[in-house]
Amino acid sequence: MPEKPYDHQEIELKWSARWKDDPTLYRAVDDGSRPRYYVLEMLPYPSGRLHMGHVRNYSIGDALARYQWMRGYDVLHPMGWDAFGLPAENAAISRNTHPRTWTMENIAHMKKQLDRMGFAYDWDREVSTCEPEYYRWNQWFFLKMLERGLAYRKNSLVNWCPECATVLANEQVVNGCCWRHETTPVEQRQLEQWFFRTTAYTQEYLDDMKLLEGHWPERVITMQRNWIGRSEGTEADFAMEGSADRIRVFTTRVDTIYGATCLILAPEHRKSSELCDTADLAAQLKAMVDDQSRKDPENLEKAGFFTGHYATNPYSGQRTPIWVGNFVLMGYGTGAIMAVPAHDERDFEFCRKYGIAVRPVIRPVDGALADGETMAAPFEEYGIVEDSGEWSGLASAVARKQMSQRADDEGFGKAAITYRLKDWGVSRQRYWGTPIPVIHCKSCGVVPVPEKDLPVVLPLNVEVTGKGSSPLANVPEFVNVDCPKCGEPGRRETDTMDTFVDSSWYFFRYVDHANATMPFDAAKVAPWFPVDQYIGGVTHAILHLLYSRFWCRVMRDLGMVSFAEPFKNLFTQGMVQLNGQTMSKSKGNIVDPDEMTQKFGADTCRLFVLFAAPPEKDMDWNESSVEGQYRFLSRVYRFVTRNIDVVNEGNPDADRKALRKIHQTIAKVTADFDNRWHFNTSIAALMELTNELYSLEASLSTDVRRQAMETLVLMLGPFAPYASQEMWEQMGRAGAIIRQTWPVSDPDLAREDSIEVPVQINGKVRSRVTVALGLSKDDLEKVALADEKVVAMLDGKQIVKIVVLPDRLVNIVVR
RNA sequence: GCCCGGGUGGUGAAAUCGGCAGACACAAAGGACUUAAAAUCCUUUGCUCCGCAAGGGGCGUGUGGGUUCAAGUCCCACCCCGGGCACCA
Repeated sequence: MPEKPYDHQEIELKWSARWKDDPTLYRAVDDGSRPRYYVLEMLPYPSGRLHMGHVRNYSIGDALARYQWMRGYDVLHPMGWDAFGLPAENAAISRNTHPRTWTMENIAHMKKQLDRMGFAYDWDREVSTCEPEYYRWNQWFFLKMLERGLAYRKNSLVNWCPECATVLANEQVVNGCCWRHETTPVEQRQLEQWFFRTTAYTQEYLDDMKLLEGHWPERVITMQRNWIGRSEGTEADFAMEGSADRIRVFTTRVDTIYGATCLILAPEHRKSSELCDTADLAAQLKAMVDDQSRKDPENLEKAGFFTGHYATNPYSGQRTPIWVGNFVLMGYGTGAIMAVPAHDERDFEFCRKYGIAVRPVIRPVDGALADGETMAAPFEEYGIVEDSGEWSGLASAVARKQMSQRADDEGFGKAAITYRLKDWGVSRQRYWGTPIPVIHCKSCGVVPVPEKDLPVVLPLNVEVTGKGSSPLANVPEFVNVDCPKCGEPGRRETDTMDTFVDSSWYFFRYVDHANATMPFDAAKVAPWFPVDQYIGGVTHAILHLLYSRFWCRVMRDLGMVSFAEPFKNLFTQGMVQLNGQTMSKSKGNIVDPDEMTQKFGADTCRLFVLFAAPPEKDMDWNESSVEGQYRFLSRVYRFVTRNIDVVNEGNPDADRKALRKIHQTIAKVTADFDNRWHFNTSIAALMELTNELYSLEASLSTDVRRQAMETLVLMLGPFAPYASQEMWEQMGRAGAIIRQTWPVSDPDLAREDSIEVPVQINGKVRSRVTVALGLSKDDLEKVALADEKVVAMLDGKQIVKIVVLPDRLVNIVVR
C-alpha cells in the first residue's frame, strides 16, 4: 500500500463523528468485573474561555485515563466542568455564572468545544448535575446540616466584595481583595449570615493529613495546615480594676507572662468601647475602627492609646495598663493580648513607641538576662524563666505547661488550642447559586422548608443589578410564602449558597446521576470512591479542597460514605503562562487553542502540550515547537500506511535490533505512566523508536514490521487518540484502541547483548570499550587495561586504584 | 521575615539510585530532490584552543567552598527567579 499523507482534519472529523454516539467508548463497564479507577480533573480558576491551560489539564488526565483503561481498569473520568467559556452573546452573565446554573444552550456549547478538542466526556452525567434539579440535593444537604447544627445563622462581621455585591468566605479573600476581583478591596460588614460549621472537624483535617502525606503535594498539605493554623497555648483572665469584669487573653507563651507590661485590646473588642468612656477616647476608637489602612497589614504602622484603665496580672499580681491597639486582631484568639515587649517583636515595637516598660523574664540557656532598658531586640526563643516568682529557674517549656495547669486549677484560665480556621460563610447575595431552603416566620422564627417541597427553584425573569441585596428579594412571588409550621405569612430566605457548595460534592453524583430520591446511593458510590487520582491546579489548595474534605465528613456522618478523605491522590499540574504571567481571563492573556487545532489538529495539540514540559512544571507558552509534533505524527502515519502490506523476509540482525528497541520503549513508557507522568520523555521515547524503525525499515521481516507498527500505535493511543485509532483501523484491526491491552515489555528482548562502557582515567572519559553485557568485573578490567588508548595514557603512570562497575564504567586512578 | 519550588546550550528540555552532561525536539546553517516553492530526506550544531586535515587538548549544569576514585545530583555558605503564608500573640 502506498504511503498516505497525514490529513488530521479528515481523520479527526471521521473519528469524532463515529465516537460521538458510541456509549461503549467512554463509559465504565460498571458491572464490577474490572477494578475501578477514578480520574477527576479540576481546572485552575479563573477559567473563562477554553485556553491552553485547560488543554494541558485535560491532556494529562485523558492520557492517564486511557492508559489505565488499557491496563485493565474500569475508569470513571468525567473531566472538569468549569472549563468552558460561554458564547459571546452570554458574556454578560457568564462572568459570574456557575456550571450548576448553566442552561442547556451553555452545555451544548461546551460540548461542541470539547468534541472539537477530542476529549472524552460523559454528557449524560454532566448534564444531570447541571440541571436545576441539582439544587434539590444541595438543599437536602443543607436541611440535614441544619438538623445537626452544622448549618447555622448568626450576625457577624463578614467580608463584603462591593464588585460582586455579596459576602465572601475567609478563604475567598486574597490579599485583602475578592478572589474573583483581584483589585477590589474587601469591606467588612455586620450582617445576618448563614454558616457551615467547618470547624466541627478542625482537628480531623489535621490528623487525617497523615493519610494524604506522600499522596498529595507537600506544599498543598502545608498550605492547608497553615490555613487551619493550630496553636497551643493558654487563656488567662486579667481582673479589671474597679469592676468585677475580666479580660481574657490567649498566649502561646504563658511562661513570659511576668514580662507582660500592658494589655492590648483589638479596637472591635467589646471591652474597648466600654473602656473608652470619654468623648476623646471614643473618638480615637472610632477613628481606629474606621481606619482603612488596617487592611494592609504589611505597611500598617502600629498605633494605639491608653484607656486609663488597669487590670491585674493573675500570676504576678502586677497592675497592668489596658491599651487599645490597631494591630490586634479581633478574629484570632480572644481579641485581647498581653504585651510582652521583651520577648515579642510586635509588642517590642509597640511598647518602645509609647515608652511602655520592657521587662525581660527569659534568659538564653547559656546567657544572662537582658536589660530591658538597653535591649535592642526582643529575645523570642525558649530559655530559662527568671524574675517570675516561684517559676523562676524553670525551662520555658516546663513553665508553660505548669503555669497553664495553675490557671486551670485556680479557675482563672485554662490550656487552650486556638485555630485560625473559621466556619464557612455560605450566604451569597447572588442570583446564581442554590436558594437556601428556609422560611422566616414572625412567630416560629427560622423554619426549614419541608423536604417534600424541595427543590426551592430560582425564579426566572429576575433583574440582576449587581447592586445591594440579593436580587431575589425583589421578586414578591418568590419571597412571600406561608410559614410551613403555623401557616401565617412568612418571608423566604433570599440568600443563595456559595457555589463552592456545588463543587464540594458534585463528583459523587457522577456515579448515580439519575437518582431521584437521594443525592446518590451509597452502594453505588462505594466501589468508586474515594477518587483515586485528582488532577488540578494548585489554586484550589485551600478553597475547594478544604470544602470537599468538610463535605465528605458530613456525608460520612450521614452514613452516605465510609471514609473521610474524598481524594486519595492529588496531582497539581503547573500553570501555563504567557510572558511569565499565569493565563487568566482577567489578565486577558489567554491563548485560544482554536487556531492550533484547526491548523494541526487535536492530536498534535495534545502531543505538543505534553511534550513541552513535565506536567507539574509551569510552562511559558511558546508555540515554536508545535510543528515538530505534527512532523512526528506524520512520520508515524506515513510509516504505518506504507508498510501495511509489505512482505519481506528481512534481516535477523535488523529484526533483533527493532525488537530490542520496541521492548525498551514499552518499558520506558510504562514506567513513566506508573511512576511519574513525565510524558515528555515518554513521547521522546516514541520518537526514538520511530527514528529507529525508519532506519531499519528496508530490512525488517513482515512479522517484526507488523509488531513494531502495532506496538507503536498502541503506545501512541493515550497521547494521540484520533491518529492512532485511524492507523489501528487501517492495519485491519477492529475495535477501539482504549479497549486494547497495553503492551508488555519482554526483558529478554529488551536486553542489549553488547554494551559500550566508558573508561575513565582520573574521572575523565578517555576511551570506550565494547563488551558483552554482563561481563565480569575482572574481565572488564582486563579489557579496559588492554585498550590501546588507555595503554598510551597510562604510559609512565602508576595505577593507584581501579573502580570497575560491570556494564557501567571503569575508572582508573593514576598518579 | 517564614515555608515550599526552581536556576543545565540560541530555545523547550533529558540525565528516574552519586557513574559518559545536553537524550528527544525546536531554531539555525549547509547539502540532496525540484524550473521554483512546499513537503521530504541527509549532514553540522555547548563554549573554546591547537591543526591544512584526520584528529587532539582545555573549560562547562547560578556563585564560592567541601565530601568522593567519580558531583547537575550529596553537605555547608551565598546570589537570583517563581509561588505560598504573614502583625495568628
